[in-house]
Amino acid sequence: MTQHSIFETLPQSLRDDAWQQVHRMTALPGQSLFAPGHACQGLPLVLSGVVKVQMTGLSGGSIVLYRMGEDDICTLSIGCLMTGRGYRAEAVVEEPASIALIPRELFDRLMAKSSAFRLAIMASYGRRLDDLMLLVEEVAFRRMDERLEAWLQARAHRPSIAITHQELAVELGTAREVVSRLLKELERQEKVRLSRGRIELTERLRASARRPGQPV
Amino acid sequence: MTQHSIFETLPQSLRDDAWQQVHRMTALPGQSLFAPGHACQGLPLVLSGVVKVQMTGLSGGSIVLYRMGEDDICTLSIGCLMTGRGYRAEAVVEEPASIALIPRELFDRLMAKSSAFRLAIMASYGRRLDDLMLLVEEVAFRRMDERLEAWLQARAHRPSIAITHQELAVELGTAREVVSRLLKELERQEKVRLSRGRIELTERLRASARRPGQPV
DNA sequence: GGGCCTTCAGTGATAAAGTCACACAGCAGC
DNA sequence: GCTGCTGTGTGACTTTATCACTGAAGGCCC
Repeated sequence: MTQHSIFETLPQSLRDDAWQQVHRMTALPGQSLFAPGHACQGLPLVLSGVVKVQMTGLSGGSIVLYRMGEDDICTLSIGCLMTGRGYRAEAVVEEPASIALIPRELFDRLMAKSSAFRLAIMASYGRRLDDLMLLVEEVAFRRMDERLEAWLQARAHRPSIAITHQELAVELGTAREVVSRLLKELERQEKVRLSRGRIELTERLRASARRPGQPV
Repeated sequence: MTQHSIFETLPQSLRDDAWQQVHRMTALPGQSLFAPGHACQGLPLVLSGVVKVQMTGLSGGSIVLYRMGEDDICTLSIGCLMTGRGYRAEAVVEEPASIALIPRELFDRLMAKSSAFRLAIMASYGRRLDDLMLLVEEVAFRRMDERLEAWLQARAHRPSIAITHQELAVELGTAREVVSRLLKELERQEKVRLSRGRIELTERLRASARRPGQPV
């Protein structure tokens, strides 16, 4: 098993030390890393795979906030660890992930001793902030049909996607019925084909991604 | 002039050193600390006052993302400084502010040498993340009339607020007409009194804050 | 004061999106 | 086959966004 890039930036002594103290684990799709209310154990650092973070509002609606990938540290956990408050959001593994749990003392030590580690942490924070800002803008100002189509196009390299309308509604932060209607419209435009729990993406969808702003 | 709390946590030697290298400035309401596209000079640390951060989307709409107060470091600037990319958002002073501009080298040094400083930075990041997550939830799921009323109630300790409907629309990330209509409705309910550029808050508005969910 | 101009606010019409209620389809288990 | 659960489709209605205007308030100049 190879050591990971963020650890590779550490000087030898620190690296071996760190590598001994982290608790490594693997997680499969669907597994939850933490859920609202949980207390934080250690700082999860994603070594590989994809983990999505979503929250459920007071109102009952849920929305996916961002995804963590390679070299992302769970910035939410840092907050939880420091304030002692529980999580607001939930983290669910999406693609089989390998994760290092960093104990608090080790995190402190790495922050103090390695500027590269600090940089990586700040970079991860920066990405989260960017993600959330873009999300706010998208939710506040962009039309749902555009957002849905963009979401599908971002996954258009695959022939089809296994997802229910309800799950897709959580991705976009809207209601299931809205997704159903918009998908139906996309099907009329022959951009997708629908079946239970699955969406097939057609060439026409991929085409309209390449020339945005073009009428269909 | 008193030194500020975040600096007071530093050991004497670091503190004097740091205090010499920061560039201190004061800014008045309306003044812009940075705007989209600007390159970042140093890291603004708010010593006192209030600075609001808002962004304008591709779509043309604007929305207030969060506010910085005492001891908040501009987390956006950290990102800009590291990536070299320009700002996405704009920072506007709201209440007369005193600000320390921390040069990059000093920031690095403080992060390396003071765990208290690190903690303060992480705390600031944590607040931003929390703010943005709550905002996403609010924008995605809460009704505009509730949000408007909540915004007004958060300022209900004052007898009136000097703000135009357009500015209030940016606060909430909606259109001016929507704000006008909702305010008119609140006026019918005698929760506010409207005049050009000013909103008077009545006792009834304050009252409905104390017993939420109560019919009016 | 009276006119002129700029900025703010109000409003109707229409389209998009969210909400509620319910029918029905696909599939697994028996 | 029947039963039950989950996922999907749809109508009716409310709320919000968008577009296109009109009119009102206040500052400024003469």
